[in-house]
Amino acid sequence: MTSLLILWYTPVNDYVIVYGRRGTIATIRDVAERAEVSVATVSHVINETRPVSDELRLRVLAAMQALDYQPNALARGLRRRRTSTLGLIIPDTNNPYFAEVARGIEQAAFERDYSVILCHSDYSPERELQYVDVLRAERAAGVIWIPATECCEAAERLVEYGMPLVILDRHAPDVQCPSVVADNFRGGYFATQHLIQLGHRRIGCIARPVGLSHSQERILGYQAALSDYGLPVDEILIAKGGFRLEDGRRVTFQLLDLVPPPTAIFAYNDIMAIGALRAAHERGLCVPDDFSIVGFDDIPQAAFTCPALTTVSQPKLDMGRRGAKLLLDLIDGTGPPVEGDVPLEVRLVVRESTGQAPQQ
Amino acid sequence: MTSLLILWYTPVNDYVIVYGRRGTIATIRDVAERAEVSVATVSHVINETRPVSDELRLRVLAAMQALDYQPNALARGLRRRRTSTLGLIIPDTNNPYFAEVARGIEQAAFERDYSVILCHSDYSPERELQYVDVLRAERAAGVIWIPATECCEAAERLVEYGMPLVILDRHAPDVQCPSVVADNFRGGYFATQHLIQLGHRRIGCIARPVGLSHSQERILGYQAALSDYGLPVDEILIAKGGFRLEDGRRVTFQLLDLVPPPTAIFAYNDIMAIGALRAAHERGLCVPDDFSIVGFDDIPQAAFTCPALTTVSQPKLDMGRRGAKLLLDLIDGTGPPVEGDVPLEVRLVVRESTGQAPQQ
DNA sequence: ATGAAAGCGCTAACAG
DNA sequence: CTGTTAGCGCTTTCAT
Repeated sequence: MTSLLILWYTPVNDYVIVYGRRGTIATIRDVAERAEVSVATVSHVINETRPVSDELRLRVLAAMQALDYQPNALARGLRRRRTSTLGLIIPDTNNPYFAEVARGIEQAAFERDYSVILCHSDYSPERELQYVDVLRAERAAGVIWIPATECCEAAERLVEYGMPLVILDRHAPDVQCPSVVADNFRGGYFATQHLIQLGHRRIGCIARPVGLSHSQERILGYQAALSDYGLPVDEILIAKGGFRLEDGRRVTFQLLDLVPPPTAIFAYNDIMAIGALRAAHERGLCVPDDFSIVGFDDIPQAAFTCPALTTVSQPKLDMGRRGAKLLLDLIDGTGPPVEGDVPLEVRLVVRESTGQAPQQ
Repeated sequence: MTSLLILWYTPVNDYVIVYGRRGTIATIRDVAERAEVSVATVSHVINETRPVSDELRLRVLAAMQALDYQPNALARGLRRRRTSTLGLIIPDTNNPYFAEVARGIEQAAFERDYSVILCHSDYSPERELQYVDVLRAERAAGVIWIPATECCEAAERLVEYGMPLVILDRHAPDVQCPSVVADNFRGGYFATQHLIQLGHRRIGCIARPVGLSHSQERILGYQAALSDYGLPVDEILIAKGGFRLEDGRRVTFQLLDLVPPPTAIFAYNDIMAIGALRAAHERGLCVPDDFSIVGFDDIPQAAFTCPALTTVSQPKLDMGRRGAKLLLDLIDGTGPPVEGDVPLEVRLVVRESTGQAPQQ
């Protein structure tokens, strides 16, 4: 039952809107005149691009202050033929996973005085292409792309145009550019290893219906762990999940109906894990005592739903930061780090059962 | 227990990075030469700003196509003295509430060919001010600001600079600009009314520790509903919550310890509601049969945690869209709508108990 | 209906 | 150490 209720508010008519009246900012010439120097000097003071005597510098600084001067980034970009703008093409910041990545990107960009243009691809390749044009028009210095589908056309175009590009979160082997991803293979491996070490011998797995590199690698890790510990890799234990909680629940029932049923499940992401959790509860299984579940991604929903749920945590914020830094290095010509690359760690988060979880 | 595990990946050294080599885009002059027309004609074809004969238009269009021409937004902005860029100052897209608002903003902006610069204030007034300067430098056409604290300095500066500004989600009565917010008062009112109609007579309330307008209004709505239905407004039933789940849980215990205890709770947001839910469960209360809880915001965590949790839902996406549209109207001089404003609805979402919730 | 040309505000030679 | 000046790519008068 959903009853429609309430309403809105905008007290806009109470004001005299003065927008645009005063919108003019002092130019470099204004500053130069006030400081009684040439515009070149002002420019060089701002950019520290050639020595300026203390006297003049002080005059310039004072004038800038007095006029509340703010350099015009457009003029600067036009002249310099490069901007301090990054494009971020992301499926949807509404997804908490991407939201955290985006945050990391914006953080790192801000630290290096870059601003980021937010482009929601909305999981649409077409939209991605539209945004490629936008970013080209804005002369973005580089682009960070989080693929939404298997389609890499946007990235290919970017590379074709010679725009610095870094791919995040997923592989796109066909695109000639660096990518930053966590080691999903080992994530899957260690998740499974964890279950094995808990004593489980028959471990089910919820895979993604269509394979994007990162989720497939998780499954490969799962299989590798089984092999390494001498357990059979039984295809029947690998269920094709979906994208919604309900899919996870559904396929978990399928797995539990097997004879013999698995005693544990590794899910390719946390949504599936939560679905599995529900299914297990409905079957009267006590998690994690009777039945163990390990998820992947460590999204807040998982922690909320089951504080004791074990999951593989990706350093999403850090991934974003790394991606942005790598991109900025590429732009600056500092080039990608050839070695000494610090690991992008993936953690297995085994939360203690507090006994306070609502599902107890 | 948390064991550190895995690692990173960047196949960057496999490629010859060609970035920046080819980065040149055709200019309007290139197009003009190829089409054998003047640059003025090209410009007018692009902007449809004066009639151009079909013949020339076709030639221009063909040349643009052939050269893969993309107008330089910087040059255009410089010349036109205005950009198609919006600034979005937001506390943190990592918060699912803000993420959805951001998404709405970006959507509406995209539809009107504006791009948005993402600025995380990180709940810091100082950071907000830094971003004001960035946006001024970028000559953003306007700014949408979601306040992070009670501090309105950033907004005041923006208004002072004459930059079009719209405030979202909260009131800032001192700032002379329009704002778009849901009617939090009535949200609180109807939430409480709902509980009263369920038969509750002693209804507790979890309020925000420091008052931002929106949460305070929710509480006022709660009090008004009690009054209207002839119930006493007892200050002792209003507990000061916090920002974390645990705070909600803690103060719920306080409320439950009252004699007599309330039989229901209205929480100023969903996080507090979830905390209350946990506390209730720990006390052995069956929600919603023994004890009813209504939250506010309708964040995904709430739905995950308790599919049957009742909450007041704000149209976050729509709020973002409205805010962006309002801002764009202001920028275009279309002005704010004087009347006929369509309500920004807030819904009371009463979810059916499915019997499948993990906490059952 | 079309073109020539003057800047927008800034940076970076170049000249002193 | 400082100033003059020629553009960056585009829009927009002002002529034709």
